[in-house]
Amino acid sequence: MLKIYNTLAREKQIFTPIVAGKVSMYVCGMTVYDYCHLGHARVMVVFDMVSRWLRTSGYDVTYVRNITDIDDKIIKRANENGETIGQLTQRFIDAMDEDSEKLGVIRPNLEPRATEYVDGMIQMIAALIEKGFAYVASNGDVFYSVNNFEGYGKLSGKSLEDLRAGERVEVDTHKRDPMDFVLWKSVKPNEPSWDSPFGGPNGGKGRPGWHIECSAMSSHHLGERFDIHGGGQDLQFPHHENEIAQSEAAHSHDGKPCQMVNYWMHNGFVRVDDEKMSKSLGNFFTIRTVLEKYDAEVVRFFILRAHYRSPLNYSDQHLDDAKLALTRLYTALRGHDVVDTVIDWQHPQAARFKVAMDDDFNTPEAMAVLFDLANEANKTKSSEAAGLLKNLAGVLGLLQRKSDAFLQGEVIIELTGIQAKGSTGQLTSIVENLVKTTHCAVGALVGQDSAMSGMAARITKENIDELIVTRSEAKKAKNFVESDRIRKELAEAGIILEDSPQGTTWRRA
RNA sequence: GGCGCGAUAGCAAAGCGGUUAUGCCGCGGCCUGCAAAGCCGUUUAGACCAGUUCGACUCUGGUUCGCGCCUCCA
Repeated sequence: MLKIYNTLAREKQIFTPIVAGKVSMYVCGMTVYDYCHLGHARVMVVFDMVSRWLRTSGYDVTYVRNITDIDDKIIKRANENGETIGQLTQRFIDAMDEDSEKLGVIRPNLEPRATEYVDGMIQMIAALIEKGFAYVASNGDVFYSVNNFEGYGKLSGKSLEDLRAGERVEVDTHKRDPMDFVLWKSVKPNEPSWDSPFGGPNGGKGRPGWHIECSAMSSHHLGERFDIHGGGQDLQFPHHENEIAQSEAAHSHDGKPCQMVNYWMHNGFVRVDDEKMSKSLGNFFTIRTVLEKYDAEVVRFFILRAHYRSPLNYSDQHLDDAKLALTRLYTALRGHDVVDTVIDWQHPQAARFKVAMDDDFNTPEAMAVLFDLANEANKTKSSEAAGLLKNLAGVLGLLQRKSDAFLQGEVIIELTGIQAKGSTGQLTSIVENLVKTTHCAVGALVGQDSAMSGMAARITKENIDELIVTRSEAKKAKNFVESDRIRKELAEAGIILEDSPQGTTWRRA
């Protein structure tokens, strides 16, 4: 029986869907004006894991993750770049898709873009005005009147009184109450706008506020009421609080609000040096930067190794650690010809895995099961254990590559400490020397001008295989000096050899 | 200032009122020509102070420290 920590109730609750067998889930996605950072990666991976587990549990899941493609920052950035808003947002949507695919994230069923739902937003705002929850200010902005919504603050646990006491922004004089928030922004020069019936000095022309976007898109696709709404912890207030106020008021029937969401889920932050990773602090790492150095599956593993509600500290050391741990799992799979089969949930380890996942998606505990299975597979050479390991890991979107694809990977070694300056000819001789001493085939040069500070060489698998053969012959001849020399050279190039009765295998360090 | 979350071994990270978490690192052993991988064993825990209890890392209260939200933010 699945239990979910519901932010609304501040406790774990048994999950009961509105419609038996079906789950409707909405997650606040990205505002696309820049590359996604690791914080975004966490949202994508966490809710991907949630949707996978719901599906594994037999639910028919409709997963919606929106894209905010109109907002202050987008307009500003497009102007700075001298490109259209459409060009900018498409560019970063493409980048986001690339990143998420690498992280093994299955595309949500629907990825609505805000600009395609403006009509729905206008309708919703109109309904709010009509029902007395919103008003048109003298400047043409439309505001939500928080005083008129009784449950305001129920998600974030804040009272209007406390919020006003902590008010830190200068009060917009057009608002009736400092806590009122904008639903419709009256048009400004050089900004995109849509027609609306709200009137005011600009004849109603304007664009939607951020909060109304999610209310409109979620109800459009999932209805007035749906099962799960997710997002980062920082969206709890004001974004999700405002979504509730908007949706429940707009969908009220006979003056009674209609509960929008049954289960609110919030993932913890990614931190750097124990501080929240964010654009404003400037301490963020983009996904693509991290993927230059680390395998995407290592990043996914790193994210899922922590519980989704806990803070997750990012550092190279932690990524290195995750890489070693994942290497152990893939090593256990090596040599087993594993096929995808239906998981036998009666198996003790599978049952343990299920209990963990059903307990508010306890992926760290589920991972512990994977390591126990790895130990069993190593110990008993049992392909059954290896198969269960691979299939259970597959539920988390892990361990689906051939083990050698992970263990050997793309072999690029970086030769550091080389300060080379000179003509192309001189550089070529340096490279040739490197090839001679390291037995590497040079495939790429970093910094191909005459002043190089570094160089990357690529060892091909054929090179390694040849060296392994040479070494085996040396070993057979008991020439251990030669065989150890070869092994040492490869080790310096980042290739680790492993002898076994079946022969010698290799993997990257 | 208001509201909330957290503090577990060298690092990371879970469960659990009494019985091995797990991974990395360390140490000893097996295996190996030697390694690596693997296997076996093993050292390091529960911020602090009280209370409840036969028994607390686990429950309650307090203290200290850290973090987040209260403004855009995943």
